[in-house]
Amino acid sequence: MNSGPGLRERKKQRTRNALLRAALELFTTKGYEETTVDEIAEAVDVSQRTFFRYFANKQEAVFAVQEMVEARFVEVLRERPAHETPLVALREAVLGAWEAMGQSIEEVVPVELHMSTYQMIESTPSLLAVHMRRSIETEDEVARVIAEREGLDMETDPRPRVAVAAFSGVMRVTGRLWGAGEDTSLESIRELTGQYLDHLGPALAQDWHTR
Amino acid sequence: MNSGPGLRERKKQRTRNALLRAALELFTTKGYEETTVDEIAEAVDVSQRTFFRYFANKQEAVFAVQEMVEARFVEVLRERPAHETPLVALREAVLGAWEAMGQSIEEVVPVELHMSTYQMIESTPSLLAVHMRRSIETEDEVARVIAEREGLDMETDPRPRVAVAAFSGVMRVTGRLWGAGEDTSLESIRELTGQYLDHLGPALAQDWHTR
DNA sequence: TTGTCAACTGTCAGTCGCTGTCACTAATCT
DNA sequence: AGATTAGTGACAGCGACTGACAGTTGACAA
Repeated sequence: MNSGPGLRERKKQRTRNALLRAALELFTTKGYEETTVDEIAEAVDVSQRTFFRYFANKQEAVFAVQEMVEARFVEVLRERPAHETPLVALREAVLGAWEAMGQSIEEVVPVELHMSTYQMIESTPSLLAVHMRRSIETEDEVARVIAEREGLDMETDPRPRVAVAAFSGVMRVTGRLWGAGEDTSLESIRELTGQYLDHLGPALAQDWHTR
Repeated sequence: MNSGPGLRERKKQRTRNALLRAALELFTTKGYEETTVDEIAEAVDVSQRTFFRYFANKQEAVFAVQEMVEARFVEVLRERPAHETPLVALREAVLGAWEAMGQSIEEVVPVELHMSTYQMIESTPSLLAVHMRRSIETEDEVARVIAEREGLDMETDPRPRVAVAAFSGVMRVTGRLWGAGEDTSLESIRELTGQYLDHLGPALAQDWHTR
């Protein structure tokens, strides 16, 4: 008889969002390593223990939003028309995911804050490390989607993995260069991505089924 | 009048090697997270503080040998004949570096232990993360070497970075698959690498200067 | 040989990330 | 309303890591 989630659920969501936002705010202003979990908890006025009930560790807070974006990317990729070559589909999916991000993320955290977070990740060694690991975990899933699209068996045919690995490599380079640059706009990273992928395209875009 | 390094230097080297070996031995047998720095120090009979004077952190001990291999890889790459295409040079350099490894590593740590370490890295999330980060740091240096070989300016021409990124992506996939497999031999990883790179080869091997 | 200096080390105290436990409160179910 | 269960705070404890200080020991000159 109740519309939507109950009071308890809403309260939980509010606490989580408050923690997330406070964490990102602190991380991006005074630095990740320099921010203690105690400070985050204090900013939201909960105990340190509560923070760890919402996030398994300090890092998890950093990547909570990225998580959403990645999930969205895979989702968009699955929806790409079957006639597109793997690389084209991948390319359009990334650009599409960033497009959609603007709308869906804002509810949790300002996009501006998310972009700052991304740059912080790129410039914080320990976070960059986790970012990389997360990437390869996604990579496997993406390779599976590609293999499916092309009707190939991923276990016997290395091409899906190889192509996705190459694609991901390029994605990381662009992310890194963007993070090191000045222009923090969403537009600039989309442009850079497109440009870099275009260089890989001619090399990998030929149809796998004609040879 | 004295041949070689002094007593102090030798003693230092011995302590470091002992720590390194004890650490890897413990890591690979009882697991990385399950091994405390205290245990490592105790195994070598020094204080915990001394361990941290040789290694900035627990992870650094894990990657000490990898560091040598990577340095060797870059070295071999620089020596590859100029007429080879970038991808061929990269390919031969990896295989060559592993070849040379057998000889140069044994002085510090048994090769067998090093291979186990590699597999442990692949199966330990926090270590895999660091491994990834280290990879991209090497990537930049490798891209520089490639750009130099081809007489290109890395700042204006994205191709060196893109090619190296794609190459590195494939390298990581092979390393991951090898780590997950059964065959722990040096030979098996070399074979897997060659095989996987062959799939990227046809796509990226064309000479950059003819078009 | 001896004394001085600098490098290397051990000890101790302390911070921070993270986990387990337990008791208490408040939302949900019956 | 009473029982159940989720969410929380307080506290204790572990392990990685750091800073400060003092003791020891090679290196090197007098």
